[in-house]
Amino acid sequence: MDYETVLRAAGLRITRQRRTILAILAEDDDHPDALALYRRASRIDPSISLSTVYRTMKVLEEKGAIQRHTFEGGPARFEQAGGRHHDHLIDIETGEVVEFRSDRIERLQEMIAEELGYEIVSHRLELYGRRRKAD
Amino acid sequence: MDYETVLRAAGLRITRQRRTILAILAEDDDHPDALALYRRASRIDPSISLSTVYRTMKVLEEKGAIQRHTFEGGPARFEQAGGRHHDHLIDIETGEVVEFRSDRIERLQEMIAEELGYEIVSHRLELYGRRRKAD
DNA sequence: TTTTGCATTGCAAATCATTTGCAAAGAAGC
DNA sequence: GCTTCTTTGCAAATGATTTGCAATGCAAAA
Ligand SMILES: [Mn+2]
Ligand SMILES: [Mn+2]
Ligand SMILES: [Zn+2]
Ligand SMILES: [Zn+2]
Repeated sequence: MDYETVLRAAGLRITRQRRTILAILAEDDDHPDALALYRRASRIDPSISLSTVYRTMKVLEEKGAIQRHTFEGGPARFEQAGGRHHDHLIDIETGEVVEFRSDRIERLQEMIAEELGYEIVSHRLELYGRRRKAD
Repeated sequence: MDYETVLRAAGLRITRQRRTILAILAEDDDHPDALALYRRASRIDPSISLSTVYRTMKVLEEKGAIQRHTFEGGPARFEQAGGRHHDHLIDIETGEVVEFRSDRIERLQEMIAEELGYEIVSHRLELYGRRRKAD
């Protein structure tokens, strides 16, 4: 876990519950919401609270260690940061999240912002779809 | 207002408050949230309630007459549907929303979904940025 | 190690945007 | 105008997330 380094560097303390949550984020490579994270963490440390999950997500987000996504409808979902940038396709039937990236789209976004006189600080591209029948 | 036709066709009743809200949506061409809409409506009809604004937005959304956007941070914002599809650039300083469209991006999205074995049902592309200094 | 100080936790209560139950008021069709 | 079904305003409920607070626990210092 390199997360601990991030925490220490930020002057944050490494607690049992943070270690637990961070381990889960590092191992599982999906996009769990706070409740899912809480349930997984509870299996390891039954004394952990949902508040702590939320607080940890908030602090990690501020430190840039995780990313928060708010897909349509549902609650916020999280994933560890640090990988290279990507966007998401959400399966509207299952809620599953598929990652993808397109340098061409990224470039086009820049061009558009530029033309409009803006400098992009962040962006969000989400595709919502259903699996194509392959019969 | 062609909204009334939409309402009637859906078997909905045309009330004073709906007429008021619809007129505002038709005239103003920005992306107000429920509270802003409520305030504007109140000026015309002081007896209108925030609940009614929310209920009207919900019903109009279901009928496809308006679109709901949930930009990062803030509450849902609305705009009349019917224009051609476009995406949004949000000025993170002012909250102002600039519309844009890119056929090239739209096409790329389709290709990506196709490659991943998905059929796009909807999508969301939002650029968050700040105005470029032009000095 | 122990001590000490400040951060973090669990819990319950608060918040915020949005929805909903309900009784009263209002459309629409007759 | 009468009847029926819808819509409204209000207050209370919701759901996700945050926060106050007293208790607990890190971690740096002694
Ligand atoms: Mn991801
Ligand atoms: Mn728009
Ligand atoms: Zn991207
Ligand atoms: Zn688009």
